Amino acid sequence: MLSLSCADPWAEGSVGLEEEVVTAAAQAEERDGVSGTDSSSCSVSLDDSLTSLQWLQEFSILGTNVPHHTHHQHHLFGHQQLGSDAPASPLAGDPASIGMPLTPGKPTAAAYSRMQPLPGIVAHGHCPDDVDYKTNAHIKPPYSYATLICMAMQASKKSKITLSCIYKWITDNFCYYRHADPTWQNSIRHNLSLNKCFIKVPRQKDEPGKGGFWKIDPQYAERLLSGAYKKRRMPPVQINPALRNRLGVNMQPQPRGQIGLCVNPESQRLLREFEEATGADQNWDPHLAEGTMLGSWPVVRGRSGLKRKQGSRNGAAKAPRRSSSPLLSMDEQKEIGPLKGDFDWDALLDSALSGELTLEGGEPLSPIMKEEDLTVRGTHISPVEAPAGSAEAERSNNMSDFDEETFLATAFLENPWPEEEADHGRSDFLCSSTVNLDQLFGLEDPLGGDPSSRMDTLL
DNA sequence: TTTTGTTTACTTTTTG
DNA sequence: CAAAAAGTAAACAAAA
Repeated sequence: MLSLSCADPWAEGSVGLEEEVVTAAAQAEERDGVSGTDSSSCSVSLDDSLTSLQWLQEFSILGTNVPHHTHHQHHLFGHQQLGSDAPASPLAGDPASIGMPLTPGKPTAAAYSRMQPLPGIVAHGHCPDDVDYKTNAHIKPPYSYATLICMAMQASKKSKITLSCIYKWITDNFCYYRHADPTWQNSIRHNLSLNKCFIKVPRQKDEPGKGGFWKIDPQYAERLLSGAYKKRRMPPVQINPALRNRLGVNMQPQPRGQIGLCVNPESQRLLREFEEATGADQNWDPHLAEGTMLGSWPVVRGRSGLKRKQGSRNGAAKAPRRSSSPLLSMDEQKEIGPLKGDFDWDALLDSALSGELTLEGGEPLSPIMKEEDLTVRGTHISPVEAPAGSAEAERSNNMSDFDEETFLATAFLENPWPEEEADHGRSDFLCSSTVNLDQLFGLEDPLGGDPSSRMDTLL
């Protein structure tokens, strides 16, 4: 488990929230025009299913049972480098684009450590926890759709966000979804509609564009703050089925349990270990791999007769759908414009750990560390950094459950889509709400209390 | 036609 | 084990 001894990332996040206005993703935003204010604060019942904000609380609470990828969060974070003008192509460094080997099955947190060395599985081969979801197209981010939506909303720093912006944010920040079957978008829409935490803000009549805006229902924000919601599970780690397929360039259909990976012996050994540890092969359907070859995305989704009902848990059950073509073409990506910068997450983490993280006023988060530092950092960020008995140590304790979502949440508050700031007004995300996201995520202590105590409250 | 939004039904996974 | 939460699939409609 990785203990963060950072000096309250939450506080940092709150800063600059108002600084910039992040305009929404180019594409959508443009037509949205961000009309101002909306605020149809409709009220909704607080306890229907799908209304739980536990997912939201995941932002502030770290699931201990989740693969410790705190580290990778930093990468995600870095995605939006402050003050960087150089757009980092989301596809740049996209392993999927260059046919990185994949490992079938569902890696578990426990298995991460072993599979880590497998290229493409764990980004940059740092530590097991070191999964850079921004560039790792193979592993499904452990965030629920609701969480993703919320992240996008937060990142936008606006009170409302369009569906297309949500899509864009997700694809920009999670490589997995760039290559995944687009049906995840359906799930996003479904979530927006069904989850009462999200409120639809109709577009004004004179406002051009398609669709409306979405925002978080302040009621839930409040509830979240009050600690009414408990931490929710994290979804299991999933490997991008589409990318996984690429692994088997020469893959022949093989008996179950045998994976025709074209990887070096060492990797194969690790894979075996992984499988042993996870039973991943049970989920590996060689046939699904056939449709995807390196460099070509399967267009067929095997709908017709092939459509499998989810279910049959045995054997091939839950074989992930193969993905279709990439969500966005290169051109589209370019057009939309990725979140900028190649922010150094590791550096950020380091800074956080050393308590020097400063996000205020768009100031550089922290000194950028050199690449060579990353490896070491990726491997372990030990609690050692937090002196026992010290305030730091205590905070560290509180953060022991701090998961990536938490980090992400805070991260977004700081570096949201900088490229769009110029175009739009100031951030007004949730401004109309009774509780803003700062509060929502404990970035701003409503009670003026100490950040760590805040954490306690949430936890 | 495409995108967006709603709804229903069902499966999967976690929690109590 | 049952309930709840989350994910998946799909039908359908409305708007751009």
